[in-house]
Amino acid sequence: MLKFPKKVEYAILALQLMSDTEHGLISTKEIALHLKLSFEFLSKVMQVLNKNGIIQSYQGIKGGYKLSIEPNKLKIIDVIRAFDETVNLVDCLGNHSEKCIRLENCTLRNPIIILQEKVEKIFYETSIADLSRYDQLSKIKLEY
Amino acid sequence: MLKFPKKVEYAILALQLMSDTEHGLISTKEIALHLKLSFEFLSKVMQVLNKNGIIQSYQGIKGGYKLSIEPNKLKIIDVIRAFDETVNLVDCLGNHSEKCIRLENCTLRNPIIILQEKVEKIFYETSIADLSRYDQLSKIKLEY
DNA sequence: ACAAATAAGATTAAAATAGTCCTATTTAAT
DNA sequence: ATTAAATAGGACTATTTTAATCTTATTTGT
Repeated sequence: MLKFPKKVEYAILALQLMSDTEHGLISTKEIALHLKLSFEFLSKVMQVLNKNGIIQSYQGIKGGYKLSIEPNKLKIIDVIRAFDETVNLVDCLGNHSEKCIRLENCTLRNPIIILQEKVEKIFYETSIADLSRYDQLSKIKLEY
Repeated sequence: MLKFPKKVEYAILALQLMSDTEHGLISTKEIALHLKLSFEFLSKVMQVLNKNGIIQSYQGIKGGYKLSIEPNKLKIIDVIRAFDETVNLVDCLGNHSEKCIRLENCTLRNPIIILQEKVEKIFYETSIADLSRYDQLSKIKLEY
């Protein structure tokens, strides 16, 4: 339940990798190979990230992508929004939702808005760099 | 994105209604009618809630359901768990998930666990009674 | 016996998600 | 100029998940 779409998951994985690759460009092929992801699907993901200013593309034979935002400044919520996704615990709060049949005397809508905002806050406060930090922390712990 | 399954949404709605109906039993039909939900589908939902000790069923012609937990003590996370659902932002953390191909050197898994726990905390801290309180608050605001 | 309720298995329908295929365009190197 | 390797993007297909329905059985107060 409450699963990220794969496109968001792949995007985060790719961005993590790119944030480690400081020097120069990295191609979709390289990323797909390294992360064992479908090249085709990842291509689409990269295009969306590019269109939304999260990464920058360079075409042609020596082309590839690089981050256009510092990993510390790049928040999970930005990635989510790049895909036009939003946290919508219930339908009536969705992006293109038609009117709910019990809208007028709905006891759920307003409370859910409050919950949603709390969830969004988590994604607003967490950056790609934070994720890598969390990862390193958990791995240090395992060594002891 | 991150939508509650309908069964969880319907469950919360029904539980809110039941928490207002202090006196005695309420039947699935009554709830479905009042909330404009499919009777069939809601029936299933009620059965699950009953099986998991959240409501208590009384069979027979004067039968129905009543809450078996005080609305203040009944948390959103309990409802979620009644349906065997869990917050799983990515597949590899799912209930019955097979092993991920990049498990060993995955940079995402551990960080996501931390995020998930933060999300779960919200559902752990919010009760059915809280929801009604949020609702009333938002409606008072509108009047001014 | 009857009516109105819950219980539950099986099936179907619909929607969302994930993945693939194909073609076009760009650009560095030769 | 040609080629090779990269991104760009439209169209389509497959898969999975979610939602809903259908059917039958059981319970119980009148």
